[in-house]
Amino acid sequence: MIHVLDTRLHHAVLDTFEATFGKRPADAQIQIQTTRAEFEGDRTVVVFPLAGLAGAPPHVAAEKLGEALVASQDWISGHNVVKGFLNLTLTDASWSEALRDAVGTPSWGCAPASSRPQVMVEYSSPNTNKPLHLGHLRNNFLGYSVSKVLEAAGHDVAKVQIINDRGIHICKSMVAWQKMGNGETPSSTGEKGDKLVGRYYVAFDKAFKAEVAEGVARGLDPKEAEAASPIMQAARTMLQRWEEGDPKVVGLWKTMNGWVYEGFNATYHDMGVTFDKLYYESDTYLLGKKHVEQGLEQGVFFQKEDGSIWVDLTDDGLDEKLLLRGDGTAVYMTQDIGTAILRFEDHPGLDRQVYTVGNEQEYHFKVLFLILKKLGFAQADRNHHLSYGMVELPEGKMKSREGTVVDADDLLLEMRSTARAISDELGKVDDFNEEEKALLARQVGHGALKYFLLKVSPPKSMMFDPKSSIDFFGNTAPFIQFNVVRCKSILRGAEVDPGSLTWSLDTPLDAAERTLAAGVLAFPNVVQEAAEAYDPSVVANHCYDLIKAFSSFYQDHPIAKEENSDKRNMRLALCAAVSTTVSNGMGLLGIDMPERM
RNA sequence: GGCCCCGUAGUUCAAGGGAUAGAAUAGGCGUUUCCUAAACGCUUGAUCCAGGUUCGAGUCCUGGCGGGGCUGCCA
Repeated sequence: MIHVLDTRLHHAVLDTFEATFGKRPADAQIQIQTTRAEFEGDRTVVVFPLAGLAGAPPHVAAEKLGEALVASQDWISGHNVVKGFLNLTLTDASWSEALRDAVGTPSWGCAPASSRPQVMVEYSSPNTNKPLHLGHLRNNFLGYSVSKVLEAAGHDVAKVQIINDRGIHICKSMVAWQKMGNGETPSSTGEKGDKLVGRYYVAFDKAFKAEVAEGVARGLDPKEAEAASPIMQAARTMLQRWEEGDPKVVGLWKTMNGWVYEGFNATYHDMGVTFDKLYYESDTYLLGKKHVEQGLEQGVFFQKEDGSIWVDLTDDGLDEKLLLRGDGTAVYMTQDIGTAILRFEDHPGLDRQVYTVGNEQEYHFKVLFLILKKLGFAQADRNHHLSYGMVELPEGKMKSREGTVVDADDLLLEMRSTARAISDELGKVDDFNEEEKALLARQVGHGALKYFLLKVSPPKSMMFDPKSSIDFFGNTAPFIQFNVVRCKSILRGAEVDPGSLTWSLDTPLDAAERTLAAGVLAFPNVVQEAAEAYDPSVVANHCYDLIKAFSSFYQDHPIAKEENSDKRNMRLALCAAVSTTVSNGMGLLGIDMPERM
């Protein structure tokens, strides 16, 4: 854990080392860390890497360096050496000063807006045939949170989504609806549009499988049977008609897409995620086609006898990849090429793009980025695939056929209902009106879910156990929210304005107080680190550690009983700083903090 | 087969190449009883295996083993 005082310490070590040993270490050789609780001191300099340069054994060099630091820096009050570790104690005043600065900064941890280049973050981008499920929740929360983290790190962020509104998959549900729909609409059935269309996609799949099975029974091999399936042929024909602009097909397409996105938007609203701009695949696939055709002319790609266009990536250790079908229609990759290029054209100042997409598509993005490079696209290496692992259930992977898919709407509802039930049972907010109670249930229930999905580092696949994830104790958002509420309540009770608290800078801070201060002071670095790694879990775990430290601190440091006003004010400032830091951190995860609960 | 990701307490997750691998939860023992979405103290318990690099490896390298993913004219 690095914090703001470390920058100062870093330079002091560099200069003092040079003055003492006559050589200047490289920045990377200076390692500073939090002193372990069992040793005396606040910050520890790891001297092993410096021993060679000092020409002395680590413990000797550490001792000399420690003496020199204490002598030359009035804010370092003491030192001790254990093996090659130099433990330093900082003065009370240095802690108090840093704490005072933190308390006076409501946006603590957030860098000035737009102090760094613009970044585009894509997330969500679901398949329109399937209602959103648990996996999409991880995607949306992750993408949204990474956007917030990048913003806090000073970047100008554009949150975008690609709407997959064309392609064979759309035609499948359209065909099924035409054949079996009897004119059903979301308003006639009362069903959410995405759920209705999803149902017809399933119906298509069922009919298709039945036709294939029938074909196989007639003696065809499976591939032939698939190609011969009438319903699949109908879907292909429809895709061609769509690309030709057939008004009837386009009309149906607009209607059904409208249903889906009405449904999705309701879920996005419920999740609390937003987008700054939407890109439509139907707008970008033609641009993609153009670039593929240009690539073919330039000899970057090649064409097979059936007219299909491919890229050969065998020299890069990958395969041949299809870019355009034999019948001239576009595939997923075609539109992704167009979309990537369009986005950089749209945003002249754009430094890079981040794609939040599951790790099952790592190959796809590797190929995409390589193709962009081969096309000579200037920003080809300014793309990042933010890959994340699957969410698994105790029974294994979610499988729609086995009915083990956890629906996003259902889960969100269940989370708020559970939070509401607990809240009602406790009766602590009986004075809330219905609207306030519903808001609290949402903040707590949805917060629990967001935190659960974001506290795990993205590359890892994670286990979602519906029973234990509803748990509101331990490393959970409700625990954090609750303790921040306590902080706020303490400050309310003390009737002070945190920003105007003053105390003598020499007021001593004990070990527990220094730990809390260090957690607060480290927060800006934590945000930077999270931004560089595209990893909100860094923020989540830091917030938990800090609030937990506060929780046990308050257990035996009840502020109200403190008589000395310097000490009391310092502790109130600490309380305010913790509250602000953790609230800001949770905000970066898209989690709201209630005032009371 | 090839390529990618992951292997840490019973379980779910931590640990910028640094000291005795941390939490939570479950279990065990004890205290307390609504101050706060009950509390506190103590306790049991883990780096998949084998080499290598390093003053120092859960972390980096090589090889195994195990789990997952990708390798579609699906997205």
